[in-house]
Amino acid sequence: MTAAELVFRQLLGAITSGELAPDAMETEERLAARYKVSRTPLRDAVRRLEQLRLLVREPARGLRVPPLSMREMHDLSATREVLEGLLASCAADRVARGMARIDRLRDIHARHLRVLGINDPELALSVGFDFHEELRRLSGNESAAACHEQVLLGFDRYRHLARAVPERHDRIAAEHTEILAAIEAGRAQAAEIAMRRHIAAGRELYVEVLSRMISD
Amino acid sequence: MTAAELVFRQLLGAITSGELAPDAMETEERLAARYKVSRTPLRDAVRRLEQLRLLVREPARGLRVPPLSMREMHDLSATREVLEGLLASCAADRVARGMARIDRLRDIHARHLRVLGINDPELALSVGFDFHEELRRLSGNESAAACHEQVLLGFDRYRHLARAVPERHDRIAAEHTEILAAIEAGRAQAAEIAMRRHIAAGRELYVEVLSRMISD
DNA sequence: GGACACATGAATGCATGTATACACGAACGT
DNA sequence: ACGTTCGTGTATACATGCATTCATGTGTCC
Repeated sequence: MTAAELVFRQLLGAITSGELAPDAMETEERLAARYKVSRTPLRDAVRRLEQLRLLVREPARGLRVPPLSMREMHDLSATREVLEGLLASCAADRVARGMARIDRLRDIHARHLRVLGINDPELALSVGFDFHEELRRLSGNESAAACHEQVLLGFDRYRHLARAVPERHDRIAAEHTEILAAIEAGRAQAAEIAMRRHIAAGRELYVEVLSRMISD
Repeated sequence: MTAAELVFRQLLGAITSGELAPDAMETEERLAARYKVSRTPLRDAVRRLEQLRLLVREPARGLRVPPLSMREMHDLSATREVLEGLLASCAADRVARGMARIDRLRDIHARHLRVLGINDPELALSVGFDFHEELRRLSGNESAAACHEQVLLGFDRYRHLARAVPERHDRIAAEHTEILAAIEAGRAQAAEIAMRRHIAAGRELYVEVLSRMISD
């Protein structure tokens, strides 16, 4: 692990968790000192975070984390919706052609269903996320996968909103079941539609929770 | 313009044009010498190109441009299709709500139609591209726009294929007319569908031309 | 009193020396 | 002769000093 990669992940965590507060002004130098690396690897990490718009630069002022916004969440979710629809469609195609094995996706989903029984919302959310990440690999579409990864990194800042609606866990799993079935059957279009519905349904909840938290 | 940004664009051009040949091995140091910058800004540019998968690194060996492939072109085009569908849909929405002005898109398209008359294929392609870039701005969806920009940068390597089918220019413009009309009317779904058809139709041609050029 | 120009300090872009890590080949041992 | 290990060279990750750029505040001129 390089120092640049390490500090990237640390910063990502700090931003996602809110530990690095929105609108607090930082400089590369202070961040380098805080994370005990020189400015070179830190700059590298900051550049990547700027690409993801998790940090924005005010020329000659410094860096800041932009505040959460309904608008950004909506845009990220809409982008995620079309990209994951494509991932699901590609995955169904590849499975149908015998170009990819679906075992891991099945395993993850089975674990998801088991976890529902033990009432551990945090774990359920985490396994639910694994489902989407495995689907990204399964799609075999590197271009879509790269975009999807970036969008999800941005979306992570809003993920904690899901904790506000624990009663949704059963529905999430049910929607995953439907997506998995379509992929197993090689029905690309059905998989795409089911996935888009799934993401859109999640967005509705997020909008509701978020609207109670911010003005925007 | 920073040195890093400048060398990024130069490298991008060299890769896109084929001047930097696929599979030729380079090192950061040689590239820095060639472009007359120090290793620091060059590294910065190389990092960005790696993110775009326009350069791949062989550990401790160097950097190389991956060869064109049917698979990559297909993946890029499929990703482009869903993203631009979303951009068109967002743009139609924003125009309908009076949140964005469509004038520039109209102007670009009018110029496109005029250019068809003077038989300059290169210029027609270029103005056709402007249409897609203006649409990106018009969408107001920063997340989708960022993904789209990345995908198009990757797709640039395949763009010269369009020169092989000059007779398509009229059809491109006709499809743009349809997309523009849907956006002007605020019909988001119609705009999305028209755009997806447009991208998919282009892909068919690219597949045909490319299949005659590479084994893959 | 307002606007513009310049001085100043901070932030970061850039250059370069050094440390580290890895591939490859050679040489030795089995 | 083949496999393993160690030497060597190369590629790049990192640290740090210097150059450049820009925001801000002050003073002067109109």
